[in-house]
Amino acid sequence: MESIELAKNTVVGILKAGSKVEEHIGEVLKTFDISLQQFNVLRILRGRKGIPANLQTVQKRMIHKMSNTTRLVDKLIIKKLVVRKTCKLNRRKIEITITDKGLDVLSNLDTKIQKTEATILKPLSLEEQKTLRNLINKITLNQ
Amino acid sequence: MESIELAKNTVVGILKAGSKVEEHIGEVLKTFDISLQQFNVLRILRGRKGIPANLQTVQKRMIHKMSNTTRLVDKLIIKKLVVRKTCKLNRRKIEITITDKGLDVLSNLDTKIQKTEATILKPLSLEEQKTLRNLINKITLNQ
DNA sequence: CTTTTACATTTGTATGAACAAATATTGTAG
DNA sequence: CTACAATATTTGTTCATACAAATGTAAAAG
Repeated sequence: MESIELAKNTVVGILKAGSKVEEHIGEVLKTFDISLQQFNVLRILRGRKGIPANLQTVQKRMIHKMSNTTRLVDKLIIKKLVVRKTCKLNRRKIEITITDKGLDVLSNLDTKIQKTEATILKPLSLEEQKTLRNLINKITLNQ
Repeated sequence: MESIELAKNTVVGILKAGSKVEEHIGEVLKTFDISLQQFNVLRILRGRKGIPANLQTVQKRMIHKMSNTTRLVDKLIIKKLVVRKTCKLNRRKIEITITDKGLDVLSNLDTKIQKTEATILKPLSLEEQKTLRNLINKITLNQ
């Protein structure tokens, strides 16, 4: 009986926390005119250190598994933050790479995002942050 | 240096967890043709035990602070899950109340949502759930 | 070598969200 | 009592998201 309430509160808490994080980070990104999802794609591409990624790869690693990675990438292309080429070996696939301009935008954002993250987590000690990260990983990483 | 990585991982973890919860619960709600936000409004209204709520009240308590509570409520009215009246004392305000049909839908959903919540939190012991809830509350409740 | 199946991405369409401006009502100052 | 500001909700518009179907390409079966 108690545990049902606990589960409910925990799950609602997760939703609220996610929403709060989206708000705070979104606010920073808005000044650069990119959305949270676009930001994530850019970070995924930067993580590949020059190796192009195809759409599937990006889609799998995205936080929000949404269907229209095509149109999301379209927006980034318009802003010249990424480039898209069709793969020579398999013309079904496309290869997406972050541009120098994209890397610039990310490095400009880095410290700002770090500050935002610090603000969000300010109420927690480092030990508590570790605990929180570990518990969250338990519920997200499996399956 | 380490702590920056920790903060980043924690914040990304929160986003992923939120996204996972939305997916799982959304899947259940889809069979009843209501969205997560609509579900939340219904639960807020049920919590008021018959006392009507005006739009502002609902908006403040919503998880995702989005601007169009009007149109969200419109959808619920079409489905006959809530009713809307203008407040007699202050005709700027409107009074929203959950209907019997709305309460029915919620009670049908209750056990299903509980199961989903249990599934999401299965990797955690009760103690861990309490810890998680407390840590999350620390970062959401303040400010 | 043609047909079928699987794969990777794109497009169409309907719905939802975000933001600003508009409407309607109430309260307040002179 | 009239003008102006404050409050509460609604509407318009633009953009983003979700889902399904369509397109284009490659691999496998016969």
